Amino acid sequence: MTDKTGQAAGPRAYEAVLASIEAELRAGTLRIGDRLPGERTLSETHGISRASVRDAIRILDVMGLVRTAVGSGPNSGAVLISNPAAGLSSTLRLHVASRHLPVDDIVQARILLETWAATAATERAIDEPSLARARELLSLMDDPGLDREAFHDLDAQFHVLLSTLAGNAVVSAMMESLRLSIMGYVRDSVTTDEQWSPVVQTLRAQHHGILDALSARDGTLAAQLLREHIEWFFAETGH
Amino acid sequence: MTDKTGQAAGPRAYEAVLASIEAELRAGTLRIGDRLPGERTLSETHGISRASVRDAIRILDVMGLVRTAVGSGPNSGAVLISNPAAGLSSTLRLHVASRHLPVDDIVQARILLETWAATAATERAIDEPSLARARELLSLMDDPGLDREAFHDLDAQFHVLLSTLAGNAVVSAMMESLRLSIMGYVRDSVTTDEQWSPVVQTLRAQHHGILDALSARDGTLAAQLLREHIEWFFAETGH
DNA sequence: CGCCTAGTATGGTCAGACCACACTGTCGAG
DNA sequence: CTCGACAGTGTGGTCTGACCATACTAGGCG
Repeated sequence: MTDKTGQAAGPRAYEAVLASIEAELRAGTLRIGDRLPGERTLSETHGISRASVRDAIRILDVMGLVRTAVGSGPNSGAVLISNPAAGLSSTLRLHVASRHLPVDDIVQARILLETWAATAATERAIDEPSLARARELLSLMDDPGLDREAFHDLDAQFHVLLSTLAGNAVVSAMMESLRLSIMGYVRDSVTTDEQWSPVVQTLRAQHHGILDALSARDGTLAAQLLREHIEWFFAETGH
Repeated sequence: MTDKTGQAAGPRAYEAVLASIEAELRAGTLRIGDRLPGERTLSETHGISRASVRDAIRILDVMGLVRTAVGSGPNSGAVLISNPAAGLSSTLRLHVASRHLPVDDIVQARILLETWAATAATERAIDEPSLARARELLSLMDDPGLDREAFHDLDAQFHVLLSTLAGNAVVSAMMESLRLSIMGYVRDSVTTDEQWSPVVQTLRAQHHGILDALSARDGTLAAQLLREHIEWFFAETGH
């Protein structure tokens, strides 16, 4: 009727599998950690080819909902996991590449989410173990002998940990996915250790300041430092 | 040689296509609106089977980056589009179904994004055509004869439009995806028109209040009304 | 000139095969 | 009896080749 452009989008075979799995997830008969039936089994129960089943599994894979492994035994096959950030970030990254999601908007959104998380975290009960873990991460990052790869990894853990303190899984996932989606751009812009070395010094100091503010339950200050931290970093490496 | 958990994750064949397309997107040799080469062509140029190429195209499809159509001619094949919200929302929806992203967190995140957008919008130049369009949408929603489906559609357009006023594509996309990801839950909780009718009355009034505040450039008031609007709606239908 | 039909290129689906891998149970050596 | 080697089995990953429905294209026919 309305589709002059042929936007019909007929029912795809793999959608049956996706819908079935989503329904089982909602019903609770399928839970994180469970193994999905084998591809050959699913193809038979749904009356579609194995290729179509594989489409569905593959989609769940990139969404960060399953992890697949070959072989036999309990760890093989498609296992339900929960990694929303991975799925969201890959989608975001491609859209950023298409120039329809500006990097500046990503950074701005990330600032929004992280500063909110910092403020919200101070309005909740302090999670001491998490704070201790954060301090431990900063200590590890203070090691001068750390290579860039390891620093990035610890830095990611630090920021994710802070977001987690706010207790909102969606905000954490989105914040992490925003971070991952533009990580490639950061890598490309800073290529030499000579450029990198002074940056690390500043990052360390900023991290400590943010954590101190959070420990003192000063959400406003933590948010402000966080904003300056992120803005400074992208001003430094961004262009 | 390999680790015991088997988390090896060997290089997948389809990733070559994905990487190639992402690179072309970044380089600018591939743009929104362009057609991708045919699957048979891609399978030959990358030296992989058509099945693996299809995996990559399928992934781009669910990400909201391409639209595929059968047939021949300019409108057929895989065409690059930009629909980040579609890709993000499908991922979010599945993760919500898995119980690892609470609906409450989704709502909270949406409030955060929308209230920020409202505030940010008043700090920018007013986009009169958009405001006019928003008023038009509200007028259409005032029609008592409107069915629920149409109301939902207009409501979605209204909220997306407001987010757009802030000028941040990422925030808009995320806000819309959050909205889409939990639309199914709203539908399930409100089944009869008897329940729905009074709700619509309140929604209309709230919408007008929000738009009035925005028109008056009162970002704080708009944000507050928006928060109450969303919170009220999910308190009403949520449980 | 205009309508209709055969042709062609496209994605959608299927069937069947082979591979590498990882666990599992068995069997044999000690 | 213990324990290591090994064949067996089930898993996803990939490929090949085929057929279908569709939608545009070009040519033939009236």
